[in-house]
Amino acid sequence: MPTEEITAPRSLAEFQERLRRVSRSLPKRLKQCAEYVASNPDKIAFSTVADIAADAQVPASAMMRFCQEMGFSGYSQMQKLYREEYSQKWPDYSTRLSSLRNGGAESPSTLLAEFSEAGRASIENLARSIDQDKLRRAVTVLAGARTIHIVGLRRTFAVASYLAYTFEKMRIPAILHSGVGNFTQHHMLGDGDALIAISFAPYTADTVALAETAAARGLDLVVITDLPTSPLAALDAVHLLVSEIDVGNFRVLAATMTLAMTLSVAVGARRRVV
Amino acid sequence: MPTEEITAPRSLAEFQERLRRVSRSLPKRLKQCAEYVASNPDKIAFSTVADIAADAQVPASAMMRFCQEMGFSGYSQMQKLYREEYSQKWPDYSTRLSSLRNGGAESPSTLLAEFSEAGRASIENLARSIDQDKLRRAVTVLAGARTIHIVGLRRTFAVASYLAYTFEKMRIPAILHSGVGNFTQHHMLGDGDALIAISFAPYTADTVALAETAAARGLDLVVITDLPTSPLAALDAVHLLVSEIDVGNFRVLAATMTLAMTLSVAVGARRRVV
DNA sequence: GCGAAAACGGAATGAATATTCCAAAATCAG
DNA sequence: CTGATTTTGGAATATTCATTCCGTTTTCGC
Repeated sequence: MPTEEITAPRSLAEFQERLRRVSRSLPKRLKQCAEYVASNPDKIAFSTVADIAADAQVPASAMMRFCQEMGFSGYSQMQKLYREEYSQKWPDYSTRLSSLRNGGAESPSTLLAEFSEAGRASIENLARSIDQDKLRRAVTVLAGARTIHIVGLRRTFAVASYLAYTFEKMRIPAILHSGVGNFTQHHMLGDGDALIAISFAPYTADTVALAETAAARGLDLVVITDLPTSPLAALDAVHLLVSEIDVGNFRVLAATMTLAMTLSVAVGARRRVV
Repeated sequence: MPTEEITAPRSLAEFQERLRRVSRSLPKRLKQCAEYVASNPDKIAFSTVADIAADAQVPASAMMRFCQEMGFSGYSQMQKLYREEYSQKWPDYSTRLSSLRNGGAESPSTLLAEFSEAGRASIENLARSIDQDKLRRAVTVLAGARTIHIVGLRRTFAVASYLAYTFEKMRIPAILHSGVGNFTQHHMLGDGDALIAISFAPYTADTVALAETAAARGLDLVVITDLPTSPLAALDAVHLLVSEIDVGNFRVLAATMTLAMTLSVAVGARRRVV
C-alpha cells in the first residue's frame, strides 16, 4: 500500500502550509479542527486538548484524530511546535555566550550581532511590558519635585549620569550622587525633593542606603530596578521594572537608557507646560 | 485563629506587588522560588512544576509551598495567571507601539514609543553599517595596550563610564578621564597605552584636546564619533562612526552603548585567549 | 434503499502532573 | 546546650490530561 506516509511538520510555517493544502479535502469535524487551529495559534500553546476541542466545538477525540492526520504523533507534539515558536521570541542568550567563551573563535562582528539583538529585544520587551500608569505617576512625581536627586552606581552609573546630563540640558535642577570622594551626601536630600534610584542585581549597598534614607525622610521616590525581589522594590515608591537581556554577564542597558530618556524628557515637557 | 487570610492575586501586576512586599521575609528555599518566578515569567506560562522547580534548584514541593504561601491554591492557579497575561501580550511589538503612540500627543507612553523606535533603528543601523575591518583593528589595538584610557564628556560620558565599568569588571587596566576637579590628566598618557575617545557634535573641547595630546605622543587611538567631519576624525586613529537617530534634540545612545559593549567584551575575550 | 467504508463521539485507559504528607534537618529562643 | 518551632525534601497520593478503543452514525457508490 503506497499510502502517503506523512511525517511531522518541522516548523510552524511548514505546518500552516500543510494545513492550507489539505484542509479542503477534510471531512466535516476535521475541517472544523483545522479552521480553529489555523485561526487560534496562540491558544494552542497554552490550552489542553479538552479546552481546545470544546472551543472548537468538537469532541476531544476528533481533535486527536486531526493531530494524527496532520502527521503529529498526537496533540502534545503539535502543541510543542507552537510553544517552540513562541519561546524563540525570547531566546536563551546565556547559553549562546557560554559557547562564545569556550569556542573563543567569535569575531567582534559576531559579538556586535549578539549585543544588537539583545538590545533590540530588550527595548521591544520594555515597550510591551511597561506599566503606563506607573510611568505616568513617575513623571508626575518628578515634575513636582524641587530638586531631583539621581543615584545609580557601578553598572547603572552610566544611566544615572545620562539622566543628569539630560536634566542639565533642560535646566531642571538635578543632583547626581556619584560616590566621588566617598562623601556622604545624605544630608542633601531636602524637603520637596525627589530621588531616582537605579540598581540591578547585585544591588550596590550605597544606592540602597541612599534610597532608604530618602524614603525615611518622606521624599518621593522613583525606582528603576530589575526584579520585584530587589531591595529597592521593598521601598515605598513608584517602581519601574526593566528586564534587560544579558549576554553572558554583560548587559547593553539599551532598555534602561530608553526608559531613562523617556522619564527625563517627559518630565521636561511637563514642567514647561506648567 | 486570626491568621491573615490571603486571597489569590487577581492580576500579574498585583502578584508582583505582593512578591515585592513579602519576598524579603521568606525563608531560603521560598525566596529562591520568588526570585526565579520573578525573573522567568515567560517560563512559568509553559512549563510544569517539576521543570520549573528543577530550574530554580528547589524540590517541587517547595515550589508548591511557595505558590500557596502567595495565596494561590497551587501551581496551576499561578500558571493560569501567567497564561492569561501572555495571551494579552501576544499583540506584537509594532501593534503595541502604535497603541502607545495613541496615548496622547505628549504623554510619557508616546515618548517611550518614539525612543524605543529610535533606539531599535539606531542599533539595526549600526549592525548593518559597521566596518568590520575597522572594528577588528580597534579590538587589536585595545587588546595590545598596557592601560586603556577612556574619555567622553557631557553627552557621551555615560558611554565612557560604562566602558570603564566593563573593563574594571574584566580586570583590564583602564582609566576613565572624567574631568572631575578639572585636573589635567594629560601626563598620565604613557607609552604603550591606548585611548578611546568618544565625542558627538557639538564636540567637547577637553575631549578633543586629550585626544590630540595622545595622538601627538604616538599613543594608539580608537575614536567613536558621529561624522567624518568631526575633529576627532581628523586624527590618525581607528575611526568608528555611529549615527544615532535623535528624537527632538535627544539621543538614546542605544547604538553607541552597543558598540561600546562590543568593543570592551571583544577586548576582554582577546586578552584572555592570549 | 442497501451495503460497505468512512467518520464520529463518548467511555475507558494509562501516563503525566499537581498536590499532600510526614519524617528528618535546620533554626531559633531561652 | 536543649527543647520547641520552622523549614525542608522526597515519597505517596490524587487529579488532570492525552490517547485509545469501539459501538454507533453518517456518507457515498451502486
